[in-house]
Amino acid sequence: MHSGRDDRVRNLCDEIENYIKVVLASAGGTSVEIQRNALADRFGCSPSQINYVLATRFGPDRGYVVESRRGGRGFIRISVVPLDSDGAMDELLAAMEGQSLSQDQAEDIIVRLVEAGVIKVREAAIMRAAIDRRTLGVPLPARDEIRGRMMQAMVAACLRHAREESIEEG
Amino acid sequence: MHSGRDDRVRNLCDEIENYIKVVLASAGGTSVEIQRNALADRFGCSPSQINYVLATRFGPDRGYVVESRRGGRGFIRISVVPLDSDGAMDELLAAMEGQSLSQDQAEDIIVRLVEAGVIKVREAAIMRAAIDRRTLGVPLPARDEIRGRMMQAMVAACLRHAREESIEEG
DNA sequence: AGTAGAAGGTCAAACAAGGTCAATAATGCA
DNA sequence: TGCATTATTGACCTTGTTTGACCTTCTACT
Repeated sequence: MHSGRDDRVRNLCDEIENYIKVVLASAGGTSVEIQRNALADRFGCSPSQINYVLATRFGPDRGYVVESRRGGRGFIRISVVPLDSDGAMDELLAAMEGQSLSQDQAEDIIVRLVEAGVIKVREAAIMRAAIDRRTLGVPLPARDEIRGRMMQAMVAACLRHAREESIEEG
Repeated sequence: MHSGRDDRVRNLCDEIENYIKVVLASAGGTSVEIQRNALADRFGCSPSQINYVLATRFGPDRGYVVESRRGGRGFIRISVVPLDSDGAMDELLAAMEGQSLSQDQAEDIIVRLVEAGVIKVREAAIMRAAIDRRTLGVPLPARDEIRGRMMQAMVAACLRHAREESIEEG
């Protein structure tokens, strides 16, 4: 359910998200600064709409960090956090520790893992199949708890396996 | 005003199913997006009727994937997936249908899949992590039931994906 | 230093979808 | 005809989006 490369924009939210990502990409890909009011103006919406987009599309779970400064010459800086170092993965694992996960949250993680090249598309498909609510078929909140443990276990297995492979190769 | 045609439909359900398939076909055949309320409106039925049609006529078993998004400008996307027809695997899938699986039984299946070259070692590791009794953390017999559905879903995902890859490569 | 104005932040309400479930109706079949 | 399956509906639920009123923090200027 994540934005495929669909050039047709569905709503304001997506439009703004898209715009920010384009700006981000054309600015070298690691970080941009925007003005909240200017952006709101450009899209003819209320400024708080920008906050909504940032909160729902550029959260840490999606691999972004958002910083800001108020007052004159204020700004909002959006940076991308690469997930390719071992450190970041360990962090992710630690963050998942004991956490319940909704299907959407798990999907976010899977997408990030694929984008970071940590897992392959087919592996992602396996994970998705495994954590799907219909597959689990257990009522909430137990379902999200199980899913949390599954994601943790599967990602850990991936890491272990990646390391074993590199040892074998090394 | 009644169509003198042969393709007279029995009921609403079939009518809607038909309509969606026509739209699908005229949209290039792989994917369409509909609005639940708009469709319900067009057929003068309750919105949940649309869900019923989707559930009974456009399930994965019939080769469709249905995704959706709520909220403003929400939508329902219906996509066609080419269904694979690999004899042995289909047999395995059919055999797993609705079956509870102990961890040992699942392990046997995973080993066979690796030996048969259907899945890679790393993929096997992911599956093992997912279906481990400690990961699931649910008492029997629910645990084995969940595991059964997981194996079924994961293997099916593998098959679907194998097929997609070969199309891309071909 | 004090302060005005320029940012950005928060939150809850209104609104806009789609989802679920169980009761009921209709249909098909032995 | 009576039972089992399949359709249909409506009441209620969950999720996602958009806006506006009000709050906080910062810079620049006097």
